[in-house]
Amino acid sequence: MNHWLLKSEPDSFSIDALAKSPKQTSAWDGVRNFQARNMLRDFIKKDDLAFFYHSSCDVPGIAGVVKIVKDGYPDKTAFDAKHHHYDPDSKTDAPRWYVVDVKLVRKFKRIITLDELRPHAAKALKDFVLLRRGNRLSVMPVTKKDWEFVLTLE
DNA sequence: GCCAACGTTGGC
DNA sequence: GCCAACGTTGGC
Repeated sequence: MNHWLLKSEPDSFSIDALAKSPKQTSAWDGVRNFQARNMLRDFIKKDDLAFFYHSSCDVPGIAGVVKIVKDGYPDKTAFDAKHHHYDPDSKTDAPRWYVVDVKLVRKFKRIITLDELRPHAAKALKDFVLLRRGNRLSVMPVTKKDWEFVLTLE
């Protein structure tokens, strides 16, 4: 069982939006970066856990925990010419983009903010990809050690 | 296969 | 709205 961090802009999809989704479950769609795609397609597996991270917003930070409930499968939004995430290079017989399904496990009582995480970048969280300079990955692995440390901050 | 130009991300 | 960082594209 592995751990991950999934970024989302709360204006487009927040942890509250997930909480209101049917069965509190949703496809994690719209990822359009190959490195992140590879993780969705090949490495993230059912029953893995992930942090739900809010980016590009007033208070960037980790909002809660989700569980992967379905392995990677093709991102349908890439096939829809009217969709914001349409990609003509992704074909139904050769999909370019993938999603996993996630289910809400719990929303933290408060956001564990980026500001709170940063001071630990030198030591406790030195392997945390999120805190690496210039990091832009929207899907990233989290070590068990880092996962457990972050949970102590809540 | 190199690399400049361009677009996007994401914190501030 | 700015801009650093970095991924992708496309000409060569």
